[in-house]
Amino acid sequence: MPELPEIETIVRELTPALAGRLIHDVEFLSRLVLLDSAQAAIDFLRGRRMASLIRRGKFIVCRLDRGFLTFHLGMTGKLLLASGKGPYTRAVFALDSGNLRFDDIRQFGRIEWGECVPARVERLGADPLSISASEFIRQIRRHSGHIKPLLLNQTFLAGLGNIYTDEVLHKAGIHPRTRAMRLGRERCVRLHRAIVEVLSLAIEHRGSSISDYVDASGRQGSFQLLHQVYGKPGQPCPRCGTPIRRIVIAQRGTCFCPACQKY
DNA sequence: CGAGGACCCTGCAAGC
DNA sequence: TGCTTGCAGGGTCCTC
Repeated sequence: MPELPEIETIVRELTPALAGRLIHDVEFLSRLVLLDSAQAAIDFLRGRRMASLIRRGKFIVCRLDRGFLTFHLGMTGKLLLASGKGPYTRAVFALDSGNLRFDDIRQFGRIEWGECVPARVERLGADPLSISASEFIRQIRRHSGHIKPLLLNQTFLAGLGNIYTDEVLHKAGIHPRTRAMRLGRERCVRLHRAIVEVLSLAIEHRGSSISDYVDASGRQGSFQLLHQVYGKPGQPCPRCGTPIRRIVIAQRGTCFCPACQKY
């Protein structure tokens, strides 16, 4: 499931390969990958040049010579610098040099295009690696709900998904069902630091390859080897040895240590 | 307006 | 062995 570190890895790798490339042609192999008609997308994209690539939360935004092309990988999406087609290829971009392929098994991924950046990208909250500790604390205290769903809320903070939220809360020693408002200043600071540390380390390891994540060259990340709680129910907590528990919060499987993560 | 639940999608694992 | 069921979870949308 690509989250911020995986998307960052992909963007860093795609940038030198795609900057300046001309889109000769586009083919869409699934209607689900687009929000509207394929023909309109093809007419818009054909002949445009890719200028630059940035990550916004879990979105990949490509600035064109005019307009924008935006990718969201959903759960199983992949952007590959590869030619040919696989059984789950949903779109192929033929460039003046090479191909860009969008593969997606479960089809939660989307490709958007237009003169402007999509509205749902504009609505995203702050980037977890850029927000200051003081601003983070100010924002946290405005919410009465549980901390885990808040961290997953992309209009609050853009980029954390289920894996990194569990890892971050474990590192900060915070129970996922703690009420955001009830976190004291010191624990908010610890949470902010845990977010920066976990995400930075994950980026260094080129992301986590859970299920089938690979980068734009088809290579796996290695951060899954450093996971402390995610996907490890029943195993001993690396910090205190207590068995990791799994509960469901906001429809998401949640792994945490019942001993060292406190309310 | 914020919080929480249903839903979309498909491969895979578990259970009968 | 072979079928059915449920789970995984990104995001959106709806209701309370």
